[in-house]
Amino acid sequence: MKIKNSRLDAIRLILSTQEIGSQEELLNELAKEGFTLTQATLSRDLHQLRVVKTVGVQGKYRYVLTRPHQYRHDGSEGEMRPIAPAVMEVNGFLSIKFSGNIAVIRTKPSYASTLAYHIDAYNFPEVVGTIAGDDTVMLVISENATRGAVLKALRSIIPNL
Amino acid sequence: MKIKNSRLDAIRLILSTQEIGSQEELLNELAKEGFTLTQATLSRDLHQLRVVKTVGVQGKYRYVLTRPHQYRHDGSEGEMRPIAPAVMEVNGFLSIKFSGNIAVIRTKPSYASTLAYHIDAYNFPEVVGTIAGDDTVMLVISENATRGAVLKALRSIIPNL
DNA sequence: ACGAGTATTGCATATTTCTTCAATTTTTAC
DNA sequence: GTAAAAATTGAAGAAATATGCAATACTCGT
Repeated sequence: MKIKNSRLDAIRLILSTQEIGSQEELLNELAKEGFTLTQATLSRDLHQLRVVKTVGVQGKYRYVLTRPHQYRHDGSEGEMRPIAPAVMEVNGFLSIKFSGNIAVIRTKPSYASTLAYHIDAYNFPEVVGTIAGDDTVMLVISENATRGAVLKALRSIIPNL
Repeated sequence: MKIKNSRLDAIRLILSTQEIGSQEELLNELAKEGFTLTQATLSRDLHQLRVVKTVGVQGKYRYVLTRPHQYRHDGSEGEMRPIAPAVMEVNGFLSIKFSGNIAVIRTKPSYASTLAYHIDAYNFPEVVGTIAGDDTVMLVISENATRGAVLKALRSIIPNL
């Protein structure tokens, strides 16, 4: 199903870049992109993508992507990369600081999970894992990686870094 | 409000130990604990706790806590912790990796907060604290603890480790 | 190309969740 | 202690989301 897959991609993209608070709202955005579907189908799409409705800082609801299933993560055996994410720039980035083997990335409110999603999806060997709050991503650096290497990796998805 | 706070604690505990798929189900569990409230109030409680409804591995819906509780965790005195949950095995564990003084634990989707909750509840001296995302727990190791000690401690609640 | 099996979808509706409003209850400031 | 302000709650209904079913579209093997 070509249409469905590109629609799911469109959903991911929209949720990564906009604050969507209801399925109807998302439906409108999808319509702008040329996708015609009903709320029923969208509900099923979101279920399949494991999208969740969270509560933002000001109490607003927002749909956000959860993470892709992580098959592996440290270059050891049995490679099996998750879906190659579309090359895209992640916005919402504010700053990055290091402490020990941890990088703390600040984002605009509610953008953290989106950024973490993209970092995870790329499966950088420099990154052991990430955790996202609302506006902060904590990233654990691999023991054999330098901060410079981490920055270099992140630059491929964060434009203004 | 004493009642409300203990009710929120009860909600946290229930969501950390059971797979709850709807507010009505949670309402029943709360009733067993002696809390009488309506679904309307529960909806507001969940909003306040920023609980989210996720999609579990088999496609089941499940309410999960978004952030681990900020009960304190450094062994010092005088702070109330949640009731230590009955000794139980936590499932959903996938892998654990270390980097510096951090352990990154991967879980099945949506199991991270549950696992973090239990780790917190046990108050292991080897663990300074945890934060949890959807499928990842980051655990900060005490300065005087070894990785082996952490593993040993975790083995008491994670069966297949 | 054909048919069986599978997947996708819309419609209509069921189910679930959220919110408004008014009525308490609790807290705060004197 | 008392009055005003704030918080909590339930009832009811609005809003949002999920799903059974039937129709249609696609896939795969032959």
